[in-house]
Amino acid sequence: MVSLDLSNNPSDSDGSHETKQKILSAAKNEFAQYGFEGARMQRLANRAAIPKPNIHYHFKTKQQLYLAVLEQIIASWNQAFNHATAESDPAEALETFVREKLNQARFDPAASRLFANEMIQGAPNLKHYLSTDMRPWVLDRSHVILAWVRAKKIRPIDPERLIFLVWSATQHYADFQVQALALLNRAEFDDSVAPETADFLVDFVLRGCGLQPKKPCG
Amino acid sequence: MVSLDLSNNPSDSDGSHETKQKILSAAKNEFAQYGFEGARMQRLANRAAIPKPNIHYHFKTKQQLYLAVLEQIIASWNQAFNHATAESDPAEALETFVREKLNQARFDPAASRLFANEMIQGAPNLKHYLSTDMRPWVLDRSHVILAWVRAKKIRPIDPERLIFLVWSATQHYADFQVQALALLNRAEFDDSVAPETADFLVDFVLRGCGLQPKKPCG
DNA sequence: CAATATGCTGACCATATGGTCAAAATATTG
DNA sequence: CAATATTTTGACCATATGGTCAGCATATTG
Repeated sequence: MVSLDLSNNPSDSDGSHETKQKILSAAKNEFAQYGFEGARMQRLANRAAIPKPNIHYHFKTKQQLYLAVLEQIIASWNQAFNHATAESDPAEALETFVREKLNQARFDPAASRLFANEMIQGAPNLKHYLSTDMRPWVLDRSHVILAWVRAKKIRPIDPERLIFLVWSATQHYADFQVQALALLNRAEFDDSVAPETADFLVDFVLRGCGLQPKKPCG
Repeated sequence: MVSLDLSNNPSDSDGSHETKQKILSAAKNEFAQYGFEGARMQRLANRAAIPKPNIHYHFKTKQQLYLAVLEQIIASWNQAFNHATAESDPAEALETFVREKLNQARFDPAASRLFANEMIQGAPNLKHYLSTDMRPWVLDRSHVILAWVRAKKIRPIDPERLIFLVWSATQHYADFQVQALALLNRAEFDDSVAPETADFLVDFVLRGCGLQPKKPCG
């Protein structure tokens, strides 16, 4: 559920904004499942339960709509792991990071899949974003991790690859949900699977960083 | 490079088989980049540098060609990690597994991406394969890992999730190559990036399994 | 309530799409 | 080499596609 009820907002009291959100939501799902080229405007209209021309009233072209969806997704990210500082407790911060990322994958898998599609295609629309926004973010977060390393709070580790590993492991549960569920022999990524996954990943990541050896060595 | 030179094979001495392989190779790339619905037969023909109707001579429909590509990919997998047994050394076996998977992602990223696309779409053509082939394989491999756990060769760990983590982490380097390279600030997934990635992942996975504590505790 | 602006839609268009087919080119065989 | 089978291809087709537009419906405003 992404659409926010802004009907109380005086500058948006009409129903137009509501329609726009319906379109964006349907578009996210359509693009997520089929990619930009595979997405069909008619199918998208059906998802939104509106006539096709109505889409073109709000968004001039397929491409423009796609960009609008991407923008909305990007805006909703960039939050997890942002609060960690050099002074934070690594175990705690990493655990939060993993759990938040996993929640994103769980509660908005379409966003995750859309992003995956864009990456698989070679990021034709997000190359700029990768270097302008995402890389600086990664660098900034890397500095925090490096600070932990220097302070001997965690073992020496490549911070970028650590971030990347968490990213891949969590995002995978959204992108490959069918596979994950088939292989785990579950029907849904529900309230029982998710926490188990989170616990497993948190544990694994902390161990990978040389943390939380609950049992003594040897 | 997937096409094998079978020109010496007496049962396939004509050029037809060669054409078929050209088509399959082009199709793999086209489907990998755009997904089934986004793939275009004309663009695919251009990739293969042959006229479009020639494709339809060898493969009746787009769907049939897609399935043929999937089949070829599936057949080429299912090899890594197959040799490990309960008696194997876990560290060695896991290392081999990680490195082989990463090599697959590196040397045939298109196969990995095509598979990713299929999964993102909900595995419309591979649901059967997931439960018939892949899940038994996972179960079998899980038994090996469980044997290691029982023998106290590795710490207690959910074997299926372990397999899944390696899978996601390695496959990610193929599917999100642009992102990975942009974030690692590299131009190519070349001979220097790959080994570093492999070393990192091997180290991380072994630690996650409670192995290879090269430094003593505390 | 008239006048105007905004939002919506059925009918339509140019083009692109997957796919066909008859004929041509090329191998294969007796 | 003639005859046959296989492979290739230019021209073509029915349909689906993204997108347009004139007109209709529904607010909003003076």
